[in-house]
Amino acid sequence: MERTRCCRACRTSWAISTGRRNVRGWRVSCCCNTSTLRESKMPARVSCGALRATDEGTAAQLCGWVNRRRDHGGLIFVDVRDRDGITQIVFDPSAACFAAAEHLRNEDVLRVAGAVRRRPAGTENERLPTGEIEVAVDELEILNRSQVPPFAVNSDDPVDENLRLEYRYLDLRRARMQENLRVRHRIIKALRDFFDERGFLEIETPMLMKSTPEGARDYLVPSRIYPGAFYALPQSPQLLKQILMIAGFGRYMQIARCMRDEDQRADRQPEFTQLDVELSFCTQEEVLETMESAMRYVWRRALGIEVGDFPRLTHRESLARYGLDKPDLRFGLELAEVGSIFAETDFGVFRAVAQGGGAIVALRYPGGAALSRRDFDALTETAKQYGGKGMVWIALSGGAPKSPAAKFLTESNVEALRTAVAAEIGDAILLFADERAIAYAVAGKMRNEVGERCKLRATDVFAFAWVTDFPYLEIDETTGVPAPAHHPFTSPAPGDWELIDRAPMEMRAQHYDLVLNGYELGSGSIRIHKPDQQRRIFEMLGMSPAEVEERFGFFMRALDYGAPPHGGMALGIDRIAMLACGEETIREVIAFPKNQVARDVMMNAPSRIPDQLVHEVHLGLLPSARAHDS
RNA sequence: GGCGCUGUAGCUCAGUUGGUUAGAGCGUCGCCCUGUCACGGCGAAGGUCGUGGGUUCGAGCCCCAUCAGCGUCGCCA
Repeated sequence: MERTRCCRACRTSWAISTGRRNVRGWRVSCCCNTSTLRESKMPARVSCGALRATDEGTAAQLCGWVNRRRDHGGLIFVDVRDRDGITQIVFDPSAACFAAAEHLRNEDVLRVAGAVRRRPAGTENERLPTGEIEVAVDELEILNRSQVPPFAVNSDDPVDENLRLEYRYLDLRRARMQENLRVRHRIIKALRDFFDERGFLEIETPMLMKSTPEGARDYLVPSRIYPGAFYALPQSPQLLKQILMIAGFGRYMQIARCMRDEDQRADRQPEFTQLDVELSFCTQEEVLETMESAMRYVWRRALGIEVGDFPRLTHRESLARYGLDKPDLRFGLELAEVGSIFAETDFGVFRAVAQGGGAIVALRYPGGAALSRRDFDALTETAKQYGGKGMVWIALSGGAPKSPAAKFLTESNVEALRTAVAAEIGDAILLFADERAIAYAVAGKMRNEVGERCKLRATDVFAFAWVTDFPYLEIDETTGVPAPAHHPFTSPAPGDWELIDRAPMEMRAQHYDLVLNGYELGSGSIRIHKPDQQRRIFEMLGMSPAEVEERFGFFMRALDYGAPPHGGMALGIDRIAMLACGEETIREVIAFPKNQVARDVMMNAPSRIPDQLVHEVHLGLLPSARAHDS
């Protein structure tokens, strides 16, 4: 019982205060000298979600916020809210505190005591768990007044997000955020329980790390005692968890905070939370089984949902069927390559693409024949935004198909297309012609768009999937140089080492992604544990031995001292919680997120600091930074 | 950084082809009300229409610039 562990007036911990205690060992007062809560007189405090008809006739004390007041002049109802629910309290004109109750306003904080009684027949509120009863107040203490809040706390009506973030303490009082953070708590609790049961150790890794610039941009921390030198905040504990395996811990997990100084997206934050897992002496299969079991456990324990199969797709297969490496498997609508149908047509654009090594990818739009020309134009714009050159549509209504390309399409062309994507009368077929990779990527994103429009993406359906057999290297789009598709500690697939000289682009990685509803929850890999192989990979990536030593010397030495085979995975907790809560952004499942432009609008961070503090860490601001002053 | 959209009352929004005093719902304030639960009734306050410039007899509306926000792409090994 919380009551037995802290001073009820000031909430200090029982262990550190020296207050007087009554015969039952409860604190009556402590060093705060507050005596508003008179232990002897007051009935037991109950939560605002606790009382039921069976409590009729008992005396109760409630503490909470004014959710809403209904003043009938001669009778005042107040809904008192705390974290557990809402209870209606009633002020009768005969009560001594009636006058005070007339001045209660939303978000005032109060403590009341009174008798629990059944509501008169016919006035019960079925929408409230406590709706059968009410508390007839005979003692009211206003613990604090509230200003009029800038938005309604007692509803989840939409409010400008920056306003919500500025007054986050009010926003967090709202039902939606209370529930979301509870779900998040249960998810994290379930994860810790699961991995604990399986013998994993949660080990913390440092926040002040070494910068190893190559992926995302680091957040840097200057040092007062080392002029010109910087720590970096972790982008992930990748190397440290590998070193923990080398250190012999065998099974590690951590709920780890990670920081990346990159531009924001709906499902991204400058700092985010990761479930980090690593195992020694494991196969890829063991990692997949472990993580899959963890997800099943979390969904069962935190959400009460039994999730279905985790289909496995190779990277190649995922691209071919869904256009993306993170397919949304809540719906079908698989893509089809239809280039051969257009190889001999008079439609010049398509024929050129088909004969020039590009791809023409078809997507079914269920019911799409009902769309207007204008709708298709809008869809085409969307496709362009996704990087496509354009989109050709064919509407399969009853008679002749409608399409901007109708005059180039023979009946057998249309029939072949229809069969390829299993379209029916009433559907539309969308076609994307481009360089192979682009055509599939655009079609894949449009597939999600169509799924959204056709309401095939229910937020209470959870379709997990594994994507495996990623290519080891990919061509960097900006430089044109092969680069690791993931991180350079990933092990190539068994047997693919021999390709490293002959055909490096053919190498596959022992890398796997866990996907849920079209979101990448996270990725993992079997790592390289042989130092010579690790050096070989760095060499292939064009890093000189000196460069390897400077960046990863500590890690290479660790590999030299008997590194066990190991592998693992990291999952985005924020995304998991977001999807579990049916939210659109991870900001809805983070108590104090940064906004879209990485600012904390409640604290107003980041902020300028006095020059003296800048100088203390041996830094000065460039003129361009000073120009930002306003 | 590119593109698109949006800035009107505390909140969420409407505002016609450029035309008199800029509106609604919720909230706030006051009065009334003994069974409400989005209580109800009557009344009131509250707006540099993001900012600056321009066109016009006249601008919330049109034009230019700028700031802010949102979305999206780039980026995120």
